[in-house]
Amino acid sequence: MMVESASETIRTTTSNQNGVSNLSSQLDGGGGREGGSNGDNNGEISPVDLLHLQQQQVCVCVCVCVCTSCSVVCASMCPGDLQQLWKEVSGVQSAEEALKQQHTGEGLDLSTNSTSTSFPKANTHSSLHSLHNGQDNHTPKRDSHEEHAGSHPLYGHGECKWPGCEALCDDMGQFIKHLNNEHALDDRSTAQCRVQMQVVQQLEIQLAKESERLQAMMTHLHMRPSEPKPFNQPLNLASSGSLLKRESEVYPEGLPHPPTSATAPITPLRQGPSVISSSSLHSHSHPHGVGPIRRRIADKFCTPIASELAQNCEFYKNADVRPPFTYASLIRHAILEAPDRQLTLNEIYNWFTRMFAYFRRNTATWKNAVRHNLSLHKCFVRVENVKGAVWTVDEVEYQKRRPPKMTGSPTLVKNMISGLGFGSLNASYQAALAESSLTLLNSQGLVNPSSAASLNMLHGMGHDDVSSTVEQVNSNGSCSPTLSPQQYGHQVHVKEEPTEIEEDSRSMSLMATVTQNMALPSDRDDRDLDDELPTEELE
DNA sequence: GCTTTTATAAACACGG
DNA sequence: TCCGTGTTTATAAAAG
Repeated sequence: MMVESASETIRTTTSNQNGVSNLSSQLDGGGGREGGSNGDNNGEISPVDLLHLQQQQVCVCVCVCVCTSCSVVCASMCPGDLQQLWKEVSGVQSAEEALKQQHTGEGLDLSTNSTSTSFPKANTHSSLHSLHNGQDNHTPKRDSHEEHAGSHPLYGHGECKWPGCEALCDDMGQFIKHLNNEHALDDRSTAQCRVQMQVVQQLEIQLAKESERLQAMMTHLHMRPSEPKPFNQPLNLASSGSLLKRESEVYPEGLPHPPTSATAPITPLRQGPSVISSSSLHSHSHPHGVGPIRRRIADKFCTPIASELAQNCEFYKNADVRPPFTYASLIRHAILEAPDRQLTLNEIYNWFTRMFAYFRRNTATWKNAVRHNLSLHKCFVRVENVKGAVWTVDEVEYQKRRPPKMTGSPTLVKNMISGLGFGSLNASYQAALAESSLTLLNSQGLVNPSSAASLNMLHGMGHDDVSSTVEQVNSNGSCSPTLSPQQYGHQVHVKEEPTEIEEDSRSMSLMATVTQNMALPSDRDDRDLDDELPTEELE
């Protein structure tokens, strides 16, 4: 077993910090959601995350003006408006930050906004006091149970819940200290708070409008409301369809729900009418409801995990929802999302807990599953590092792992086409859809532009696609992979296996061929790789 | 009914 | 000894 040179691999432990820098430097690229991982972000990316949250949640064209003197709700807000909103918010950054950003040419142009963005502190002092003064004065956002437990609405799972912060705090005392230090009453916090207020306001408005729309639709179609479902029953939104409980009654805004009962994990809505089947409603095998949902639907139906996570990032972060992906898919995504496309086991753990509230419990179970998957699947390659071992993804093996199931199934393809827009709906909207007649609602075409990634599904690809959609995530600033996974092919594979000639001669475009040739030296494996990579990699 | 895939659990080895 | 990491085996379930 050879050990790779340290210079090539000794960079994994700083991946999170890299993410922060990426976020900071890509404000113009639509923001991101991956940077503030482990509390080293000093809150600088919080507004970005807020902005992205808004971008996700107001994509149905609801606009709230957050200028200095008003909060008028308008119609038809586009991402550009949100960018402007962000500019206004960021206009209260310190002069040092502004100078830094201007100097690097990557930040916002504050010169045109700095004079018009001084938020009236007096109007927000009272609310901000409640935010930064700790647990005595905080605004109650959680249930009384947590309140009585001495928790803080901005503190949970050992991390700061300030939008975009996620700083890790061991205990409440440390959190309070962090809160007072990093989120004190200043312009930035004021702006963040104000943005958050707008987010809530927008969502309330959006909910009202969508509820009205739904009511009108159902009235028009003479449909009955969804049948209720016992709340503590394991819920799989992907498959329960009209049998879902109307959770909107419990969480009216469709926002990331507070953690459900440990016995009632839910899986968010997945794409495609064909996915819905009563047979999969009770797919949980574990008596406690946290057992496996066999065949993660996103895998089965080729949903791009990257786009799904990109769109529902906040939802998964906050809701105790089991992600509808296999462990292998999640691990792969975590690794490919890393700047170096390699992660240590612990970093993979961190990614899971950071991205999914669901994985903040039952740690022994899922961590064991992660390790098991890493060892079991040949697509995960352990690479020795001077500091230990990192895990990479052998994309070829991953693609081999599952033959395409889309080809030769015209009905399924047709259904996938008709359901293209589904995956692009934001989490809140998906939740709303799940509670009603999702098929009908989705036919309304309420999709956001990022749903273009879903077009991948049309090309007969048989996998949940990460490598093709990682770039999409990149555009959001959440990660910055620049290497093809195959570029790690030259690294020493601890787990060796016999090379197989892929019988499946899937089509591959010239671009992919070029990419692969660039990534790997020519040998037999390369030819195999060229033959094996499906077209999904090219979209 | 068989095979494959996946999830879960558990045992074990190894090294720090 | 404990813990983290990594491997392996067994079992069950779902789906093709």
